[in-house]
Amino acid sequence: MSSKEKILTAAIILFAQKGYSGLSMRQLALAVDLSVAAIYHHFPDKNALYLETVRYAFADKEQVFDQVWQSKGSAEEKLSRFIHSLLDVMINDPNFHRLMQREMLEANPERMQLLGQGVFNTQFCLLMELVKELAPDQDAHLLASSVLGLSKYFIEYQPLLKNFPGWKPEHEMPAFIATHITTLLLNSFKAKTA
Amino acid sequence: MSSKEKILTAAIILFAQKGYSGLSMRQLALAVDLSVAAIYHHFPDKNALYLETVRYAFADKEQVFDQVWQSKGSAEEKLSRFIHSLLDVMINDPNFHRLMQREMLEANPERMQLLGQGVFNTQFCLLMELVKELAPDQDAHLLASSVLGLSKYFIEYQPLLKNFPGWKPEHEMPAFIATHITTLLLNSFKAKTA
DNA sequence: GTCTATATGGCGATAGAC
DNA sequence: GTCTATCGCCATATAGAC
Repeated sequence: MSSKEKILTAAIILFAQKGYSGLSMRQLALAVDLSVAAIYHHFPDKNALYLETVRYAFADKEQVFDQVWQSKGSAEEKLSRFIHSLLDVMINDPNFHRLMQREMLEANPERMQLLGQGVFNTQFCLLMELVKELAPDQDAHLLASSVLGLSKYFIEYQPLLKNFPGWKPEHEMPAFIATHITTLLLNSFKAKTA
Repeated sequence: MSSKEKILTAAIILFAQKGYSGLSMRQLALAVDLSVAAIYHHFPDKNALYLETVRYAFADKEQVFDQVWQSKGSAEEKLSRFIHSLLDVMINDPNFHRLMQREMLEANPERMQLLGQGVFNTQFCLLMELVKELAPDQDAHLLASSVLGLSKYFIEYQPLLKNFPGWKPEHEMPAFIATHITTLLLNSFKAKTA
């Protein structure tokens, strides 16, 4: 692993934890056991380093869901598997998820375009195809967004939801959440087409 | 308006925009036309100022939805009105919304407890009561969370969702989103009880 | 309560040796 | 490609006058 890769790998974690202004070049240098000057050899400035870090973090997420789309089964089963995979990624790669949250907070238009038209485009389209199969007469964009929204929310708001009355331990189990979301959506589709 | 209130009011906006480490005491002082030392007269340190800012921002949100709960109408109508109000608050008070996002990113357990058991408790309970009416045999906590999750996501991810194929201008109209969410949920309830 | 002045240290970034 | 040393600036926070 090259120094540059080592820097980027550490930067994903640290930017995710502390944010752009919360992480200093000195702290990053310490974490990768290099001098600050060495980092500046690989990246022109802090902002360029951040951008490359985000790109690096999002690069390998394209093909995570390939097994879902290639799998055999009904559309209902595929939706269930997609939601499961989505929750899995968010739980098992919290740094990626936090970087994503920070990107949405900043909502820089150029970077949104990069993410929307580049990184996540294929996945969103495949998801739209899937919901079109399940609910042909509804707005696919809205429904695909709803799938993502429900999944993201249950992960992101777990720390808060825990503190509301009615919370149960199973509410933080991915499989349980996935089942709830899938059932909610499939029931909705059923009613609409009936 | 006292100096302290002026500081807190400005701090809500600036912390929401720039985050904790992104806002310096100098910048805040400049914004309220006071010296840095004057701010330190009112708050022991930056962290205490931040905490008080969050509390101040969340203080008056308790009774925003009172008109919804006091209104006459069926449970279906109330759900629709609640979702409308929720979207309205998030769109019309973006600073509050961004502060909330930042709080969820940090997810400090103590502050989550404060928010969950204090500020938002009543609203969440009332929402649970409402969904219990609509779907008595389902998990009210999960359903209430789903209402909040769908609403939050469509606001928060608008900058990204715009860049996916299939997006239409009406997808960022609160009334349109509210209708979609309400229909989705009510359809789901219908299917389940059928 | 607010000011000016200042202490102390961390920040991003660079120079120049190896 | 990495280092040590350093520049100039801005950060949080305080002292003490008014």
